[in-house]
Amino acid sequence: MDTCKKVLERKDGRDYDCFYASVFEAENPALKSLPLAVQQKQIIVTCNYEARKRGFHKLQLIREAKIMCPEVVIVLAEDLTRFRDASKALYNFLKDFSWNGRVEKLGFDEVWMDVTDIIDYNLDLLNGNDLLNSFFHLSKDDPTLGFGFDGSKYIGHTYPAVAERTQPQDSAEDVLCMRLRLGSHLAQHIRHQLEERKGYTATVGISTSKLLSKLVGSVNKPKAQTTLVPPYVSSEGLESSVTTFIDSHDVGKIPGIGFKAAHKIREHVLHRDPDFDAGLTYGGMKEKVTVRDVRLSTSMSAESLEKVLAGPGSPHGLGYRVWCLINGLDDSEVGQVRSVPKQISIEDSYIRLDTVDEVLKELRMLAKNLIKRMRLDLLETDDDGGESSFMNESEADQADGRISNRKRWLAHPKTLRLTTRPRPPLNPDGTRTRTFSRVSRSAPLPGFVSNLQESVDALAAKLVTEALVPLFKKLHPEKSGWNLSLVNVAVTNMADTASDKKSATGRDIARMFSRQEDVLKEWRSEDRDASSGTGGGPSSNSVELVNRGVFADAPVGFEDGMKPQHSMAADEDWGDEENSVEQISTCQACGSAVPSFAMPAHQRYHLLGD
DNA sequence: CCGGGAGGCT
DNA sequence: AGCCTCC
Repeated sequence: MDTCKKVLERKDGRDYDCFYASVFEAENPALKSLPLAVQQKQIIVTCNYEARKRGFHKLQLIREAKIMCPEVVIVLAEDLTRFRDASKALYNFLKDFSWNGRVEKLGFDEVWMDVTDIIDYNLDLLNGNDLLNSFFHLSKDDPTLGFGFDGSKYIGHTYPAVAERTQPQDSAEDVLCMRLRLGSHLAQHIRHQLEERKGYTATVGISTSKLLSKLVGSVNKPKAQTTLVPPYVSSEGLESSVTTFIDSHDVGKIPGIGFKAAHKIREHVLHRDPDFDAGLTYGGMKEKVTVRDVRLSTSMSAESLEKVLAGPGSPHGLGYRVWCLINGLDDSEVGQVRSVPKQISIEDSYIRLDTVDEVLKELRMLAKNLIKRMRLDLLETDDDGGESSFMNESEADQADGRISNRKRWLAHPKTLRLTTRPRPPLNPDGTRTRTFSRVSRSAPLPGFVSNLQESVDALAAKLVTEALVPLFKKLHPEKSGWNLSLVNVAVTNMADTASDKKSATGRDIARMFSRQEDVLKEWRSEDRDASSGTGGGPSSNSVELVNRGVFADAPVGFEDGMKPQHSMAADEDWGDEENSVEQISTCQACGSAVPSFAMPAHQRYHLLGD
């Protein structure tokens, strides 16, 4: 769970951390002291710190690596099963710390947690006269659950490393400081638990949004945490640390600004600004353009960015989004826990794949692994009212034939997709233009794949002949003349079965509500006055989402480990929480914003199912 | 723009 | 169906 970042970044390289290496080390601790590199095909996808000391970096060619350091241990990691399993276990571990279910994964090794509610609760209970002997409550129900901490200071690193101002400017900033301090202690606790219970170290960032928490997390890298400390707004004589921090990044390093967008922005900034243009050496090193450069470039606005980034298929409002990002603004919410993935895909890449026979063989292999994955990730075992659980790998493997009839599908994918990446033909001059463009065809997924009586092999064979081969013929009508560098088979368009809501299982929902008695009490008392009772959702006299954008809680991220979140709203938020604004709650189960008076009805809707 | 994913948008 | 983004 450790993120690592090498010192010398490839110009286009995004972070990839040593999660894969950590999984191998967890399985075999002897590897920890050795330089360990993880291989997929011809490249090192990641490596541990021992290897980094010797100059290794991620996405490095194997050849290069072996010459550099012949004694490096190289492990193959093209089958991602073990990493997926480890990722799931760690995610489930973190999830249990959450009260509101806002725990979002990005890739296998990054998680955001919105812990606004936990911070709020603890902020209330804090004794301002004895901060040094504070107690952090991890449960509303059991007041003994938690840990002691020194609430007078941050734990772990901060950005800036030394707070320039010890005295907060106003009461809002004072509260934000306290919330972030609480966040830092929660992060520390969870990191320690993670290491103690699961044997994984984590790197964490704590702030008020996904954007800032993720970025600040990478300031101190392995096995560490960093909190972005206030002021979050600038005032005379003092720039906000948000601005200072985000300004220092290369545009392309901002999450949400990818390869393409960064390129367009760079071109725009360098082109239009004569001062910059002067120093541009073409063919040399790529010009570094920082967020500050972009933010302060002439006539910078959301509208101008929208034009710069416009293109066929580009998302609407991208200019505004990017403008927000470079100003450190991100109001996106931490996603709700999801029990079922949106898609499952299996792929492999090839140096050469140009005959029908080889394709058939590969399709069978991919189809087989895909069906195994479906049984792993889409099947729930029902052990009579106990915890619901997913199958482990061996269970899914022995699914050949006699699976107990307690296994239920959580979802049925409706669509099957076959994707290939054709290798472009040689240019007249003998060179090959690199391309990464893929082509795909989809079809309804035949129902028989969810048959649990038949063996994976038999189902895979049938899937190939009845569905994948027709799709392949649509993609590549000729029997030869193509050469594929990649084949991907996916199931998508998950339709949940009656028993499941995608956000969580029915039992999980019941459990979540039962834990939230205080909150329910609040709703009930309001319910007496409101006319809701039985019927409607948020419809009738609805308070609508006024202010939502303004005071919506923004995440305090824990990069990698998790990200706690709380309100970063300028002023009106924590002042007097009771009366100042309309009460709109976020449903614990599905994440919808629901007026408080309608929450009991909404909750019933979940408990009763459809 | 390497590798095996996954998700969101148009 | 394709593109972009993230790891």
